[in-house]
This record gives sequence, structure tokens and C-alpha cells, in this order.
Amino acid sequence: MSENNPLRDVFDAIADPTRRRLIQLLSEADEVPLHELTAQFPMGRTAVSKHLAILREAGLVTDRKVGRETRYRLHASPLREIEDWAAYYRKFWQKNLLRLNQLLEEEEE
Amino acid sequence: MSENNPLRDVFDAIADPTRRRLIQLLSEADEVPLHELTAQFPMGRTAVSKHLAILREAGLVTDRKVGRETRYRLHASPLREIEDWAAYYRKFWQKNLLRLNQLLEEEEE
DNA sequence: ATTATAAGACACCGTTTGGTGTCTTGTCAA
DNA sequence: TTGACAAGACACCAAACGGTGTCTTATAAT
Repeated sequence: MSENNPLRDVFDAIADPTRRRLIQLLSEADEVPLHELTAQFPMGRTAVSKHLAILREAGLVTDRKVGRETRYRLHASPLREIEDWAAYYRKFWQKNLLRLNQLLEEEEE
Repeated sequence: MSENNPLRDVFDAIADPTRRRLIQLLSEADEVPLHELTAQFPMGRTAVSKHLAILREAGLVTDRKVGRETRYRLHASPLREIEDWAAYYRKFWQKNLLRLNQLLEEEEE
């Protein structure tokens, strides 16, 4: 039963820097066991495991047991919502840049 | 002194749905006073004001006093970091879509 | 068969978060 | 000039967050 309906807001899931780092690490290899991930952080296994649980609740990660280890895999598609959301506001900061450029040009005269 | 160095992580600032709604509301009009924003939410003025303070700390909003009201304005450029971050992972969910399509095609045979 | 490793489950804890209410100050309107 | 409105400042609170440590179970290695 691989959690399909997201119980956790994706925006919430990526808010924590540790979790963004986990996403990055998982993007560099296709499957990583918990203990190997834990080794990258200055915190204990339990904490990292909790962060991964949150990523899983947001649908950003799946896990499977292999022998005695639990291997995690990135499932990036929910990030599409983030990109779309931010892209929507692109026009606004582009507009700001435009106005900034205008001001700079005026000052140079 | 309009806060220039972001004391607050932008990812953190946009994690809350109320704050995302504020961003949306501010994108629809160029300047909105606090009481008018408050009217859109099921919570008190103090709470909305706190959310706006967090947005300001992330550089997403500026405010100015006009008479007895404080008017807020969207400053969207920090959202660029969000878009860039998410866009980086685009290839991963595209890859997933590709693999999903392959699986579906295989099943159809 | 024994020992070491991987990780789940759970209780615990201090800090942050997201809300409240109240009091005060400044400004606009009658 | 009196009253109403906008909002800052502050104290307060319950719940969530991000970490810890310990105990147990399953698997791998010697």
C-alpha cells in the first residue's frame, strides 16, 4: 500500500532544510538505505527517519524493505505543484525587475 | 529601512496556506491595507499581521503607513529561488512520467 | 549459535508556531 | 472635541515540530 493520497502538504514538506537535502541526496542515487542517509546528517537515525516519513506523506518518497535495510527512492512529481505555483508569480518579479531597470536608467541620466 | 537581508527562509515563509493566500490576494491589487486583508480570513487581525510580518522577513512583502492604515505590497522576486529549486527537479518527474508511460505501454501489449 | 547491524516503535522534551485577548496610540470623521 | 476606527505591542496558550534515548525485532555475518 504505497500512500497515494497526500496526507501532507508538499509546501510544508519542503519547508525544512534537512528534508530538501534529503531530496537532493536521493536525486543523486536511485535508492538509498536509511543508515546511509543518516550518515550525511549531524542528527540521529530516528530524526532522519521522521523527516523521511514526512516526505513520504507528501508523496515525495517511496520506501521498500530489502533485507534488514529500508531503501528510499525519490518520487519527484509532486514538486510539479511547487514549480507551477512559483511560475505563476514569475510575471510579478519580472515586472519588478522592469521597474527597477527603469529607475536605474533614470538615475543614470 | 526596508529589510533587505532575508532573516527568514522563503521556503518556510510559503509553507503556510494562509500566507500563500495573502500572496495571492496581494498579487490581485497593488496595495492593500491590513484590515482589508483581515476581512478575507476566519481569524483575527493580530494573526494576519503576524503572517505578514513573516512574509516581510522573507522579503516577500513591503509595508508603508498611510494615515492610520498600514498598506502591504507584494514583492515577488524571492519566489525566483523557489521556482529555480523546483525546476531543477523537473527532469526527475519527467523521467518518472517516461517510465510510467513505458510500463503502461508494456501492460497494454 | 552467537553477535552485530538496521530500523521500527514509543516515550519524552524544549522550542516554535499559529492562534487568542487586551491595552494603548495615532488618525480620521461628526 | 469627542468618538470611532486602524493597527502596534504584549502576554498568554495549546498543539505541532524537531530532536533525543531506549527497547525490541529481524536479518546478516562470524
